[in-house]
Amino acid sequence: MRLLKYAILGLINRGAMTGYDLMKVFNRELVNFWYAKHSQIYPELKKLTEEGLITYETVLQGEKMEKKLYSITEAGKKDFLNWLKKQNVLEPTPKDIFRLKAYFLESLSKEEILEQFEYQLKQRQEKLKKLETTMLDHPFAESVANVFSPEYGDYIVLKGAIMRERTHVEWLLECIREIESSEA
Amino acid sequence: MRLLKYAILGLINRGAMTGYDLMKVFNRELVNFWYAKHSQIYPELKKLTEEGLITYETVLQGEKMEKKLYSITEAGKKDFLNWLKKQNVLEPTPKDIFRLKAYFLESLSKEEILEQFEYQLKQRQEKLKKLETTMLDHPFAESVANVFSPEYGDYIVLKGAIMRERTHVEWLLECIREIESSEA
DNA sequence: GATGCCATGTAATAAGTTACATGATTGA
DNA sequence: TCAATCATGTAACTTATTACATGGCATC
Repeated sequence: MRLLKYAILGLINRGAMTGYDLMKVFNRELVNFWYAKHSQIYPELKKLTEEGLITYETVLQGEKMEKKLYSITEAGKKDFLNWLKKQNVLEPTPKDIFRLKAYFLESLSKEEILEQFEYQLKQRQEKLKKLETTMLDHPFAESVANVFSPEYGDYIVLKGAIMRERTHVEWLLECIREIESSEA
Repeated sequence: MRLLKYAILGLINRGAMTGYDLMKVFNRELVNFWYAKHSQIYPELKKLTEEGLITYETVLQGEKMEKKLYSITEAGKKDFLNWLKKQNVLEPTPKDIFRLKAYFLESLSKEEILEQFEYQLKQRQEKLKKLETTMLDHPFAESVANVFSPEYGDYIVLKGAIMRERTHVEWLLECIREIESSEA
């Protein structure tokens, strides 16, 4: 499926970037639905260059340090848009370690089960708080109206992440309530 | 992390199974949080046997067909329970192709965006319906009370899957409403 | 001069998918 | 007898992670 390819093409399509820039965007802005380590990004950039979908110019940062600033080519743009328009069937539901553990919870004692759920809840609540802070920090309020700006994409995926996380917290709270009120 | 290892150990811990049985359970019951192809399961079973965490006895099915019925060993049980009790830090949010596309939606026309969202919505609604049917078909109502039965694990992960899917549908509907009411 | 970030790469390994390969059993 | 399902495996490949490896820049 070459999904990293399209994630990279999509980002470079928004504007020229270096591999390091891509890494930062993946692991800061896109982290709620995509990410990649630099060790995966650099080889992919090399491959995309060989395929003629992107090009780079070498730019000097300071005295000596060279960086490669990548831009998308016409071929790359075409390939990306083609992928973007294509309708995909649903991916399989992603794997989830905590749900896997929850499935096996009959092997644990009431205390152990609650420890697992409380710890998960704490982490999920922290994550939700961060997402909500991000939403408040962004100047989305004005741009929400304009669906056809890049900010609208940023906005809806963030909104989706918050809704998802809230539901996750709600689920954990319901489970905890049920487990706590059960007889050991 | 050897997660497939623990998924397999957990299932065999519930009762003796063949590789084929595991495949069916993964891709029917557990599919909302774990899955594996037979080409991954069989080598893992071999490895776990070599590690002494499971054993098998060969059973005849019909006249000639042999199948391997795997059971967990004491070492396997210990290893599994150890993993189950361990507290994990949150995994990174799973990758999501549709959200990736949604992030880039500014490159599409209003019609193309709506096509993507409507198709996604249709599929998500179908999935939700299936999950809700599964919930109704299960005789959970009586066993919910007993938190320490295997059925309780089945129940909460299914409940979680339904909540997650409902939120997903809700998000898609909100996005569609917003996009539709925008000026092209 | 030390720390943190910028910047780019490769190698080894692990995890997962697709395709290849074979054959038995069950029920219509 | 045909189709679906049961049953088990391997090979090639793709995707992703961890570790190895190097060096510049900016600021305190």
